[in-house]
Amino acid sequence: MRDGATSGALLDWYDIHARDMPWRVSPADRAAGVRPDPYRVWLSEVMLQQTTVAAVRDYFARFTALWPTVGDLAAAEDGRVMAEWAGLGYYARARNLLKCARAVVRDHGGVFPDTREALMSLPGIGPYTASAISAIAFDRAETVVDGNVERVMARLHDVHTPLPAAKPELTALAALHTPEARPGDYAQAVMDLGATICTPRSPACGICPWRDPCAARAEGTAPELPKKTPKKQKPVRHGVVFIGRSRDGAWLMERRPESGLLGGTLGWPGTAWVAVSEEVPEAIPPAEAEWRLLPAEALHTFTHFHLRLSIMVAEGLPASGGETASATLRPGAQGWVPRGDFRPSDMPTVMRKAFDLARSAMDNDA
DNA sequence: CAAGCGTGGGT
DNA sequence: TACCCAAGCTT
Repeated sequence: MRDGATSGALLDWYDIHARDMPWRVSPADRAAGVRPDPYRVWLSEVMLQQTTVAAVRDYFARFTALWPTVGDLAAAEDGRVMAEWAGLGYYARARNLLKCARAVVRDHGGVFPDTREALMSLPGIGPYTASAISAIAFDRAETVVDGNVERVMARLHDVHTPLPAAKPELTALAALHTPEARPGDYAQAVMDLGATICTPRSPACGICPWRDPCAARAEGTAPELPKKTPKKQKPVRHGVVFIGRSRDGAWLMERRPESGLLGGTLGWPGTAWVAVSEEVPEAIPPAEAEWRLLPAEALHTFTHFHLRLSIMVAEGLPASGGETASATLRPGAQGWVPRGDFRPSDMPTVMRKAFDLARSAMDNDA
């Protein structure tokens, strides 16, 4: 069953109000037959997973400049891709991005498959992203369900079941509205609606193209939907990192193991991170030196815990074993990264915070 | 299948 | 300040 009236009203709104994004083909261009590049659609959708449009823009521009095609990306060095992703978060996305690019080259001749099922089998592409690529890049009538769509459907149909339990019901409702005509524009239109009109707080119901059919607006319940099950509070963990510099200005760094928190990213050697109620593990320095403890800690919040990171610094160390380009550092390995190759922006934010504090302390010595 | 997995911006 | 939230996927 399809609902042409509601989708039509939304598409009319989208023709006028579609937001301009670097990876998007405007409704007018799309009507003229222009199709988006599946590579750019895929890259943008992966970057946009749990991430705001504002945060993605610059990363998308850098990635497409460095690697214009999926073949270019597939041929890139792992460490280069991890460095470019640094700061965007959820680093499994970057690891899966490379796996996916290489699978597209190896198994699909460098051409993205155009069905939801085939897309779903690729690393890092789940139900949402498979539908989004299929609809947006290939104009297939797949139903796209992200956080925006869940919120819009919960309000349009006044669903009070809390998420995530309500997800199947909201997905079914979303499918009823998905049109056969212009499914790609429609998918982007619902998400634009959720991002600009049907917002989590203070929805602008007065100017909504769906104000008439919206059940929650009629009931006055829109601002309180969707209901969500309460989340647990975050515990605090504590750890120590060592930031060491050689006589030649090289930095002693490590690449974290492939799996787990910050997997595959560049950072500083240190202890495990444990609950404050536990004993911080013996801080065994990664090199012989006179390490001194900084008076300030790096504070950072991850998805499921707060971190307080103590920082030890030392300078003038001998770079025993020679220097190593950061991008070639293997997961689990440590090495001296030469001064000219070191960029703080290659590290995840928590490690950059620790470095900023260390640099201030070192500069103060000079 | 509940939990693990980042970060920056808004209120 | 301390939440809440964002175009989710994997295990």
